[in-house]
Amino acid sequence: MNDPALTASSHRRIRQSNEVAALRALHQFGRLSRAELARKLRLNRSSSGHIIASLTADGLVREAIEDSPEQPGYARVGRPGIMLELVPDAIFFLGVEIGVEHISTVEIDLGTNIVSTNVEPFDGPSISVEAAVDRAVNMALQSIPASKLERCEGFGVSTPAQMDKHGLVRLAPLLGWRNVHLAELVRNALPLRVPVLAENDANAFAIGATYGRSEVHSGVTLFLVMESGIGGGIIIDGSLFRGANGLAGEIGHLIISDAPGPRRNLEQLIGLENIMGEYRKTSTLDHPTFGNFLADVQDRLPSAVSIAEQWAKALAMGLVQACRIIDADQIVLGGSVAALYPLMAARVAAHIHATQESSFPVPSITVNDEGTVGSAFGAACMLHQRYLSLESQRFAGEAAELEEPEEDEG
Amino acid sequence: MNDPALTASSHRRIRQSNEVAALRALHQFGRLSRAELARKLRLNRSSSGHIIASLTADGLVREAIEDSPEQPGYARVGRPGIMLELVPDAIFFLGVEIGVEHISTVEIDLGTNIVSTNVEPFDGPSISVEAAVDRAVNMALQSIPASKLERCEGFGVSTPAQMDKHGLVRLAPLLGWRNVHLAELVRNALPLRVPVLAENDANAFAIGATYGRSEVHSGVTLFLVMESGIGGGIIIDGSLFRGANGLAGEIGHLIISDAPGPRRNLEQLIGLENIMGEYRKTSTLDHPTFGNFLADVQDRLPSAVSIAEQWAKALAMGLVQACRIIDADQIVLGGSVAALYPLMAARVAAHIHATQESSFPVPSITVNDEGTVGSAFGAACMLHQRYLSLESQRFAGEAAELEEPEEDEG
DNA sequence: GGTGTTTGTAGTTTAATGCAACATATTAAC
DNA sequence: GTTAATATGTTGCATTAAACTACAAACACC
Repeated sequence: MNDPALTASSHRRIRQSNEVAALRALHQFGRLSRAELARKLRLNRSSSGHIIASLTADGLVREAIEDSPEQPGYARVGRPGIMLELVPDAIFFLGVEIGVEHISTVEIDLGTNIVSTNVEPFDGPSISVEAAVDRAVNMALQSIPASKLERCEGFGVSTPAQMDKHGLVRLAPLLGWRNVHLAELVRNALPLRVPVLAENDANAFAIGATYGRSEVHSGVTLFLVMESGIGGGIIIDGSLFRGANGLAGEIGHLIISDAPGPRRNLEQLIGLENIMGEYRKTSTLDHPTFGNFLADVQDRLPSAVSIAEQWAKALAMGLVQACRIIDADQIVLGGSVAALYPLMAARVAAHIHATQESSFPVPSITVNDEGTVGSAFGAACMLHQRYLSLESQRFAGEAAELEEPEEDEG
Repeated sequence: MNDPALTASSHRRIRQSNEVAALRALHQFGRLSRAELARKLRLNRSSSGHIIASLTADGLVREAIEDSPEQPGYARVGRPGIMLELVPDAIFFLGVEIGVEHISTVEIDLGTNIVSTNVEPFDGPSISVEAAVDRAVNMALQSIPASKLERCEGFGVSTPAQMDKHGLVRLAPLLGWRNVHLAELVRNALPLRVPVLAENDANAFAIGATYGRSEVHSGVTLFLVMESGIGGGIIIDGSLFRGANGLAGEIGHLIISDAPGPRRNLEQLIGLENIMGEYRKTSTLDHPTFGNFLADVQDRLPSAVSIAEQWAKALAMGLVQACRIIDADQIVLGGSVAALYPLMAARVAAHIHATQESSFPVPSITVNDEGTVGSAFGAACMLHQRYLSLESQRFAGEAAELEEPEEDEG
């Protein structure tokens, strides 16, 4: 009932908030001295020292061994600071992606470095939620020695589903799930008591691709994951915009009716299925792959180029429509189909210019080539992000006493 | 260069933040006792007392005279609290809308009550920016006695233009402006040194329509202002989402190509011009008005109903497309054309259901009927909002010493 | 080697919240 | 009508964490 924005700060909260800010700064900038940290946080040098002392005592921060390659450029005058860094293996986070055809798991450390990954084929539609969760949890934990387990500080799940922010899945058409509390199931399946979050796979992908970059892009980034389906995620000023039902950015269902034929949505126009369907009609190969198609486009084979041209046009149309609503200044393409974009960038740009009114700014478009674990990595990052925030369970002692009953007055 | 999110809290900041939180709580809930406030802010009763004491000393808060109509419902036991309230006329804010055909001004007080308004016809396209600003400033100030002037704490401007968050106008096609620093011009034209903000008119309208409601809607609201042009604003969890260039929600430029004929955008399909253009073709009147059209629709005159039907279809299409991207759960229609919606609500709903896949949630649609000063009111609210925040100039003593030069390390 | 500059630390001060106790105002109960 | 119960507002004191001041240490430059 209380607005979180209204909550006041007590003394402990200040310290917590400052410790969190220090951890975030160290994560973002890599290495900082106490004095540099103090400047970034607008704190007094001595306060910075105190905060670092308590973080060091907790084992989260340490003084870096002096192997830093003597940062080039201008020489600094005065006593050099002692560089501080996060202790990467102080804690770790796990992320899993329960996909339609595979399950991926990722372990990341406090520095959001990928420690290990694991991908296994999986037949999503034929397996129950409970079994899928069991499988995913086991995969994620199998390589972790028991002694290390207690240093786990969070478990994230991503899956192609509409879900609310509490991890309650409304619908997962590709997996046949409906109204299952995924986060709850994972919590129960885990042999540990750690924070658990669940998120749509495209949203998780978007988080993973933007999280931990030293420059937080302050603007609007539209993230597109193009495989058979077209997923999308929106990042505003560095943090995920879920929308009212976690469906924000689901651009695949935009209706693009400029195309000839019956009304089709963007997914049906630029997804892998459509490309390969068209390509099979013209290819001379028995079992043409997307790689063959790319090669043909590169070789300027007219039939392939024509398919690619239709793709570029539909993509441009979709992006323009999306930008009219969210006014993105940055678009990042991911997924296997994104490999087509570099070949067609000029055509896409031409279609964008032709489609939208000239007074509108044109967003930058880039291709992101994470591996197949991007979504699982993003799920793990969500928990890293949470750990480096005031909702962190480091401060559970305070947070636990929330939710006391309270009467409202008319 | 510093992330604001990273900035640490010092002692003064705590008090500031708590005073701000107290003011916001009083604004949101109207009247609270010290003890109620303490609960809302999760503070100790005594701390709440201290904060109120200092706000009272500043003249911003007072104990309410006991004319409260004895709140009904359950009787409370124990000593009743002394109700506190904002002092409405402690300070005031001004908002102006520089429109294409009129200039509106609004004065609001600390309780966001409208104290006075003023609307004058205006021929935007034929007047220079400087002259328009002068005119607007003079209109806003004319009714304010000099003695009261120093209690002004902010001046907001709204205008149909693309502008960044600093009030730099990129383009205002309807007014013929390009690359003018509107906020700067207003600052210079004002005889006072007060915070000045400029915002797109649709965005300002959206702020005005949602600000100060006691229940902050935590979700996504899409706001449509339908006149000749179609403006739009998006409110996320109670605060405006501008997009990268302040163009978020400019849904009027969505391309709706399902409609017969050449490719047209939403504005051309559901704007006043199109409706009246079509209506004139069929109406028997010499100078038919929009009111005539509404009456004809209400009377089920086939020619008018057919126009309205096309309108409903295009509107539904636009809303569905927008919701695929921002996942709004609430849509608010404003502007004169919104009066058509109640007559066509069922048709719009039918088209929405026909257009979008059944698995997607359907947003609620409501009509907002603010007067013509909605946008100017919103501009004033922006400054009220700013005053009740940590960026407030009440704390300028601290904020002034920001922006010291700082070197980055590679 | 001296000077100047920046860093890290220790001791002291300041400010704001938390806590506990108490007077006060009202309802409920006898 | 008196007493008990309950919640409010206030007061003095304790606690906490950051700011401030001063100083020794480490390095660059002359």
